[in-house]
Amino acid sequence: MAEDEEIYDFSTIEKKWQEFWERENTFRAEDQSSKPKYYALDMFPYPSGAGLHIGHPEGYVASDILARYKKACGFNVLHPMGWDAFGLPAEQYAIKTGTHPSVTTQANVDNFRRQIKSIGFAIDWEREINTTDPGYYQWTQWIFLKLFQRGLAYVDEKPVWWCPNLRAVLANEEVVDGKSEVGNHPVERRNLRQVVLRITAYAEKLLAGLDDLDWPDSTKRQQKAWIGRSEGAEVHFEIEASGEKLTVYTTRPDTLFGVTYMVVAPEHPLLSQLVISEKKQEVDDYVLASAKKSDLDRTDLAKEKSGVFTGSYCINPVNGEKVPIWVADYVLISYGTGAIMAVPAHDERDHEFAENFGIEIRQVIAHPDEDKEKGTLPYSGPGVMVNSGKYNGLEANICKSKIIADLEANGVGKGAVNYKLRDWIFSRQRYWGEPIPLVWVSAENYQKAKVIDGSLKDLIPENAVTTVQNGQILYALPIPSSELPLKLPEVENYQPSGTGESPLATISEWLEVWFDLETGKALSQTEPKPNGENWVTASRETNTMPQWAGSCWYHLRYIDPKNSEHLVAKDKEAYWQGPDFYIGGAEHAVLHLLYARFWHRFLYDEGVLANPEPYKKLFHQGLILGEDGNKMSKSVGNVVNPDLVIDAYGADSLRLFEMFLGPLEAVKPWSEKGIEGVHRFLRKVNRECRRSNKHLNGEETNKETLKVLHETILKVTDAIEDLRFNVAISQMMILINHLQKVESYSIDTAKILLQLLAPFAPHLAEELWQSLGEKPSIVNQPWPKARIELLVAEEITIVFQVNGKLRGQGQFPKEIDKDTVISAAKADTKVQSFLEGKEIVKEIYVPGKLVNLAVKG
RNA sequence: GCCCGGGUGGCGGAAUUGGUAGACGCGCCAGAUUUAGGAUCUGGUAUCCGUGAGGAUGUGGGGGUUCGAUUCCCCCCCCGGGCACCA
Repeated sequence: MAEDEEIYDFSTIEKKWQEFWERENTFRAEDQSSKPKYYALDMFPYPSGAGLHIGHPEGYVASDILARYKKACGFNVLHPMGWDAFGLPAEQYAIKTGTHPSVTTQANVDNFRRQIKSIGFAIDWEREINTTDPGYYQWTQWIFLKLFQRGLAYVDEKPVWWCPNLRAVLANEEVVDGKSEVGNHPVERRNLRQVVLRITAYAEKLLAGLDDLDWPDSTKRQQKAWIGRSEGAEVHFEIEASGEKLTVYTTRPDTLFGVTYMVVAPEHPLLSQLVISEKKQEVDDYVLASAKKSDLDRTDLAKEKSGVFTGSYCINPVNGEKVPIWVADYVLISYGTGAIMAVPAHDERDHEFAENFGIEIRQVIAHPDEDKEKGTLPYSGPGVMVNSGKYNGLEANICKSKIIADLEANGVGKGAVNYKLRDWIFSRQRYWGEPIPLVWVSAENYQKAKVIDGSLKDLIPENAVTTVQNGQILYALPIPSSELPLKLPEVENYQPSGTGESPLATISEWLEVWFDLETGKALSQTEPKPNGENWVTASRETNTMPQWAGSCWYHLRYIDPKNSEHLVAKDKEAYWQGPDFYIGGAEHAVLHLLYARFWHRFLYDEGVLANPEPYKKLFHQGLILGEDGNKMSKSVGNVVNPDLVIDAYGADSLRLFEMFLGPLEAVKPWSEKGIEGVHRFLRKVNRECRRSNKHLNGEETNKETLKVLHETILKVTDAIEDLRFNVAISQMMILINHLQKVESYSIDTAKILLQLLAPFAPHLAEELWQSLGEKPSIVNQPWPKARIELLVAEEITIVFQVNGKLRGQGQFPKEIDKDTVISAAKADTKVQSFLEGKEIVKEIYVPGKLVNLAVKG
């Protein structure tokens, strides 16, 4: 036997077929096709300097298997790849070395592309996108302009992390335990001017849209919790001294009679007028102290509740009682109205506070269990109302709506809905991000812009977006889409400006412009002012967009990546719609997936898109841990480099093993020995397919082989559909083990095995397919169909149980009747030994499976 | 604290409209082949008792439903994830 033929030379094979696919454009997705479409999408990577991590391919392989399988099933498949390439690391590297982030990014992208290509994915590389490409981010900016036009973007002072030592704004993830990640310096909260997107306007739609999505339940639940819808009422309490209204939000209007004090947040606008002069010093000290507290301190539940009485009272609208008003930092200014009515008997937090300060605790909901009534406060469950005037005796839950109606009738409140969701801080004080296409002008010029006919006029939102700078109110004007992309200027220094502004603020020739109120054209003020009265002075917005921006809509750009006229052409969008499958890490359960839904829904509402939801079916692959069971990390030294794995075992082995590790969604450790196992399997396939002396022409004749083969077709097909790739692989192993044992088998059998294997180990499958005399590419062959009728054996095994325990078994023809089987079971010598001296009380027969004799005595 | 997900051999994991627990792979043991190693092949491998045939136990722990439970119900323990004063 020619030993050489059996060698599995994966390096040569993989190179050969990767070149073939590229040359033949095997995986080009057709925009005009009569075939049904299938769009498999991976969360695109941030191309880091560290290169591809072993965790990246896990999801990519999964989507690739689906893509190749669907292609075999006759679909026109789109499986694209691109780069989420704006972001901090490239900028930090630039600060350190002076290398322009675009240079770093390009090098990283090249490396990522090389690595991803080496794994042999069925990717249409003609559709590659890059969020830092002006041809791409021009559309990111275009979407922003739409949001701005519709009043969904505004500017506000918002607290951010500020590091005085670094003189820089830090992102949440750059702050570890109240210190800067770089240099370990103390950080503080500081208010900075931010561009904010009004995602809260979409809270209801984002919540309702979840119902129709085929997403992991846990992810839907997380989004639901994040949006945090609650129903209740706003109630107005009249302030005794001034007659003004203090409005609170409550989900428990049924406990209004149990209110014994009120609390306003330290930042509440009415606080200063509530404080009586004797209390002023104490309250001022308290407000100052809580302002200094970090978020962490303020949300520490273990902390004792603190607060100060303001000296003022208000009137409970349901019973006219005088209620003291306190200030306490356990009430948040950012939720509801920033003020609460406190019901210590039925709210844990209020109860704790009331006990601290000796405030009355008045029960108004009876505990349903009479005996437990004492000592079980606070009680927040359902019950009958007590101490509540005319509502006494009513079921509290049912009474809520009645009370709300009464409040409304009396003009002292109304039903209200609240969300935990906050507006989205959309600006970063950074260089390496999409410039925000706005300029700032004076009030006078703004008024002019609103009346001048031109491309600008219609893009201006109904309500002006303003900011205060050096005591002057400035107005935001959009840079119209005709002037996009607004490119990042070159900068000499990537250091933050030191004032908390972006490095862009330091480039005055970019910052200060002549701006044409008619056309939206801008020209640096280093140039002479153009003629025409519509040219005014303006300064550019210096903030850039967050990394989320580019990833909010990239799934659309793959459909039409080179379109310079539109974000995506209507006909292409109509054909491709959106991804049929989207895979990525669960860490994006909320932010990316919520932001992307927001933008997509907005574009749908604007008539740009035909569908409201971007990702119909979503899946999260699980984490791959190091061999030691810990998270892979450089410092632990347990990182597996995919390049080295491919060198040693080949891309096919890597692909196969990532899928064989365990369930796709599970967290599972890597294993060097394990990859040897699947590599061995591929070698077996290679060897069997090259043993021509075992191959027979014509159809498979061995019944046993035929049965295993069709069982394998069935199981592999079902397993792929269910994303249970580990099961599919083990079934193929069963088949090859069988083929190895039989003397000979039909060459067709080998070919079918290769077709089943092709989505998992495409290079080897192509090579062997060709060596068996077929024409490439195997990906264009129709998927094999299982013949179910072959799976039913003529003889079936039926097991005998006594009291549910296995005691024997027998072979029967498949059309056997119950009585025959039961008598056979009773006649079995082993079964008999367990029946001896006992009485059979029940005989159970599960057709074709088992007999169970229940005995007594 | 609250809300999820999970706990099956030495290891990764199969098996659920309730019906032979441990497929497949790894590791390990024995054997074949080989000058040797590697590679490959064959057989074995949950635990305990037993020379053996065989028996008992066994899917985190306890209880329940059932002829029969990894699967359904109740309580508890452990691990992982998310949220965290949201009124």
